[in-house]
Parts: sequence; C-alpha cells; structure tokens
Amino acid sequence: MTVKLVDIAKHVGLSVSTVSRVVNGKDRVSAKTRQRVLDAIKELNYQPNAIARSLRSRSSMTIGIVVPDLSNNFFTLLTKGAGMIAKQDDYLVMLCNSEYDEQMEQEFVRLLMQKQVDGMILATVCKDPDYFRELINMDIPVVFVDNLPKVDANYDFVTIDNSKSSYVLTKHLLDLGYKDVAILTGSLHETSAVERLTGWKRAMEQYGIPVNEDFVGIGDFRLESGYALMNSMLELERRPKALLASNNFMAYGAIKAALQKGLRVPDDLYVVCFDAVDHTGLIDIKIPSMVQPAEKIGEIAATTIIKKIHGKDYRVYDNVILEPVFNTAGLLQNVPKVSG
Amino acid sequence: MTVKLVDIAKHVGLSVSTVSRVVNGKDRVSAKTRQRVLDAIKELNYQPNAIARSLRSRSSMTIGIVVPDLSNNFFTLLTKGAGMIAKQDDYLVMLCNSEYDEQMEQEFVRLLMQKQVDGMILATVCKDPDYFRELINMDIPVVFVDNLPKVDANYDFVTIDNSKSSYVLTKHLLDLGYKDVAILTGSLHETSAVERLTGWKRAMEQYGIPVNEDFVGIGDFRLESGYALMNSMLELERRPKALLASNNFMAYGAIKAALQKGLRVPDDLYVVCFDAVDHTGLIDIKIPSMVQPAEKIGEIAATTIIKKIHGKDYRVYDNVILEPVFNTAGLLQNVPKVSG
DNA sequence: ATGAAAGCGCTAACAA
DNA sequence: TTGTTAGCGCTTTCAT
Repeated sequence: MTVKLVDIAKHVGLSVSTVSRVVNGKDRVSAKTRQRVLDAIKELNYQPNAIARSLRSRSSMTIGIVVPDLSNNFFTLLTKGAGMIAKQDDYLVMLCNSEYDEQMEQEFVRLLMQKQVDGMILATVCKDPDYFRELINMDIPVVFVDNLPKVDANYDFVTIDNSKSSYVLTKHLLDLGYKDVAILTGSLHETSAVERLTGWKRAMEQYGIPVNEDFVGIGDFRLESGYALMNSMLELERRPKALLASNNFMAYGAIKAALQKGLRVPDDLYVVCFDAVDHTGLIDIKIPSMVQPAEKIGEIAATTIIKKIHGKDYRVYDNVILEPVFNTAGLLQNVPKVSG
Repeated sequence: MTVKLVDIAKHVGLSVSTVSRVVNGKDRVSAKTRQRVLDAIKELNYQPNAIARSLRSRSSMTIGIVVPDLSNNFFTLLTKGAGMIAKQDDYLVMLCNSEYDEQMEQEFVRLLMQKQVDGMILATVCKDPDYFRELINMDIPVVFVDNLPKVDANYDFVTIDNSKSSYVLTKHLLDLGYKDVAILTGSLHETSAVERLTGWKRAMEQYGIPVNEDFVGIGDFRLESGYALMNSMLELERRPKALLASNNFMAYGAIKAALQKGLRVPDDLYVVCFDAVDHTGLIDIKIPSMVQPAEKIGEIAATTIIKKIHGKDYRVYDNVILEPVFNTAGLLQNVPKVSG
C-alpha cells in the first residue's frame, strides 16, 4: 500500500489537516511541528496523490496540447516550448496527435476535458463553427495556434500574420522579376492555408499579374501533396518559374518533383516557403523561407494559459501576433556555435 | 456548474449507481432504463469526470513518456507510435522532455508518479543504479527504451541490439578497406553510447586493427558535440578516413566540420551512423545508417504497458529487441509513393 | 434490476 | 496552532 496523508499523520501523532498544511506550505504551522512532519514525509517517502488533490481542488495541473502532425518540426518545437513553460509552474502536458483528422481532434478534446485539463493549446484542423464556439465557451482557457477558428467571436491565439508573411514572400519573388509564380497550399479549411493564399493573391494583384488558376494548388500540407501538385503543374504548357509553398513539406515535395524532371532549383524553379529549417545543416538547396518562432509560440501559448488559470480574466482575449524571420539566405543553418 | 452523475440521476428519477452502471456499460440494466439514462446524458451533455473516476478506480488512464530530446526525430516518432497505441485503448499520454538533464528526468518521473500514471515509457539519461532499482520496483509498469539501466535486475525494455548494429556498421567500413576508422559516441553513462562503442571495438579487434584512442570521441549526442570532436580529429597528424557516428546529429556535426575543412564526404571521410532519416528528401550526401524502427519501438512499448496494466503479470519481463534497417543506399529517402 | 452508502486521498471551512 | 469533518464525483459492494 502506498503511504498517504493519514499514514504520516499517525506516524507523528497529528491530524491529517496539519500534515496537509505542511505539505502545501501555505498555512501556518509551528516550526517544530513542521520539522517533525517533514522528517516523517522523508522517512516514509510520501508522495502526494495528485489525483485526489485535483478532485478536491478542482485543478489538475495539466494542460492539453493537440497538434495535427508530430512529425512536423514546427509542432514539435511548439510542444517543446509549451512544455518548458508548463514545467516551470509544475504543470504537465498531455500531448495529442490528431493526424490532421477532424474527428480525432474532437475526440482528443473531449478526452482532455474529461481529464479536467486546466487549459488547452489547440492547433485545430476543424472547420465547424459550432465546435469552435463550444471550445471558446468552455470554462478553461483555450489558446489557438497555427490555425484560427473562423467564427464571429473573440478568443485567445498566438500566431504570425500569415497573410502578410505570404505577401512578403510573394513580393520577394515578384521583385526578382518572376511573373509565373505558383502557390501550393493546404486545405482551405485551415486558416493558415487560406491566409497564405490570400497574401499571395494580394501581391500578385498589386503587381498587376492576373491570377492563373492553374498555378494555384490546393493540397494538404504533406510532402506527397506538394509532390503531386507540382508534378501536374510541370506538365502545363506554361509552367511556373517560381513557387510559394505554404509549408516546408509541400516545398520539399515540389522540389523533389522538379528535380526528378531534370529541373534545377532555384535556377529553373525558384522556391520559397514557410518553416524550412534544416536541422542537419546538410541541405544545399537554397529555400528562402518565413520561419515561424515555433518554440516561442508554444511558450507564449502556455504562458497565456497559466496566466488565465490564475488571473481568471476570462473574456479578455490575448491575440498575440509574432514576427516570423524571413530567412533569405536559404535554409536556416543549424550551424554550431562551438569555437574550434 | 458542470453536470454530474447525480444531475442525470435526478433528471430521470433514478439513483446515481444506476446511472453509473449505464455510463460504464458493464453492469446489468434494463433496456428501458438504459435508454432513458442515455437520453438524459445526451440532453444534458454529461461528460464523466475522469479525475473522480480515477481516484475511485485507481486508474488514471494515462501513461507517461520521458524523452531527452523532442527535437530528435527518433524520439518524436517514438512518442507518436506510443500515442497511437495509447489512444486505441483510451489512454492519454503525458509527455516530458528531460533535455538530457538527469535531475529533470527524475523530477518528471516523480511528477508522473504523483499524477498516478498507469505506466511509463522511459528513455533515461540517468546512471544511478538506486534510481533504476526504485523505478523497476514501482508498482506500475515501466518500459525502458533507447537507453537501458545497468543494474543486476530484470525489467521491460524495447530496443535494438546496439552493439551488434554498431558492429555491422563498422564491419561495413572495414570491408570497404578502411583502416583509420573513428567513432563518435555519446556520454558513456548511456548504454546506447557504450554499446555502440563496444560493437565498434569488437569489429576493429576482429579485423586486427589496434584501437587508436585518438579516434574515439566521447561527446553528448548533439550536433555541436560531433562538430567539435571531428574538428579535433581532423587536426591529428593521421586523421580518420572513415567514421562511425553513434547518432544522426553527431554525424551531421562531424560532416559539417569535414566540409568546412574542404574535405569531401564520403570521398575523403566516409561516414556511417544511426538514424539518418531525411524527411526532406533533399540531402545529397550519402550516409549509410542503421535506422531504428522508432515508431514501432513506441508502439511496442505502449502495448507492453497496456498489456501489463491489464494482465498484471508483473515480474515477467518483456525484452524486445527489434531489428534496425541498415540503409546502405544513403539517406532513407522519404520518396512519395504518389502516382503521377 | 435498482438503490443506499461507503470511501478513494485530499483540501479547507469551521471549531477548539 | 491544531483538529474535526464535510465533501470533490465517482465506483462498487451489499441490500432490497
């Protein structure tokens, strides 16, 4: 049997409440008593039962995170950042990988609610406004990242300005003189996909280039999707000379397709995208990209949640828009800072 | 106020126990009653409080995972695999990133125990036998992955045969005719690091090549470490012509160092390692490597835990040793299987 | 087939 | 300062 409060209470001849008091350190206890209890706790190796504590205190000291793709470094880093902040405040993270599956995401959310998480960070892939409203009205803080709900209501989020970033990327291409600029983006149910398309369109229009629908590829943010879409585009009579890929994987897939057709990148197809970070330092191809501060996003999301848990200033929403880094030099090299 | 058992009990004029019975579906309830309760549950949108349930049933339906580095794809995939299996059985995962910090790992383990996780998957970075014995004797299943405790006791683990894999990699180099074969490995407190060193030594000895201590680099499994160590080795009068790096990041760092010194890889320095998986499909350099089935490891670890939770066959240990894939063709290309 | 009631381990009024 | 006690929401004997 594991040792509980009553066991140490008996062991030192005190009541459970006194023992509870020293365990929680909040309440007034005489120095002598405190020491005796502390000794007993150590001696019996007492570990508080967080479940019981949670039931009573209505706080589970956990936050839930739902992301669509743990293989994508953006979400890994986001999770890492959130986890670090959580840990600082003794929160633990329940991590869920939805695999870009709407239903699975909703199941995870339900499970997390049942588990009484104190807050949630959500990179949603859903589109149902009713679901979003439900989410927003839950009595725990929910912070959206990456994709934002399209609803006429306020909510917390941490993101970058996708439209603007996409605009800047496109402008970069146009300023280089490219006219046949294609875009690959994810499912239009995801605001990140839509916003990035919007930014591209805005830049194109501003430069007086009519939008060629053949150059708009709607896929699903996966490598295979980028590969397939680019393969088709390269079959066109008039093929694109430059490409904005809405995320890293789509860019990789597109480049793969181009290379397989004997094209050179960037010479024959100039590619820019989001979040092309090379953790190996071994990729030669230049892919200027907007790099989101993923870890920072996770940190801020977690911070927001913890702040709200304590502050209880619900109905006041944090809308944080971070600046991505436009890495024009090519892939962000994870170059060691080691001297020697 | 959230709706609870008693609320639906009142709503349908039954007792909480009856309602509980239909919620859990295990016990006998008349069809009519069941339907009435089900209707009320839907009507009032009842969500069971998992915390209360856990306290009573002594099962939290969560498993803890502790890994040293969420940026490393090996651990990400492991987590993903474990999460999928967990989900199938309605378990949720509490994920902890120890950052290769022994103390942090132990704190996480303690926190997880307090949270009453039903089992734990642990990629430990610790070395204290007492700590390991404590871990092994806990009354929940603990499955070790990647690194194995060095203790004279049985425990569950899922891993590959590191020594053998390393031997095979080294043999590959020796069979190609290389004699000046260096090795870079992680902290010798990690069995994976030690085992890989052992395999290298065995192969070298078998081929009658005396071990040159200058060619043994002990670092910490990080890119910077591989970079620094290789930089030093390349300053030697007689520099290595081939390298076995004990993990992907050390290989990347080493290659970076070599390239910066004007060497060609693999022509001037032939590098093999573990887990070089190219998720971009854009890396040209050939790095033959032993690729661990990371996702599979996670799946089996989770399966083992769940099996033990239910079977209660403690003191019977699962020692699963999986086969890595020796990818001699170079980096594992994530080539799309899309047609067209 | 259903209900009453004990209790999981803890916190926090309220009392002393 | 310390103790008594009533729950937190649920499951599960034990009755009926």
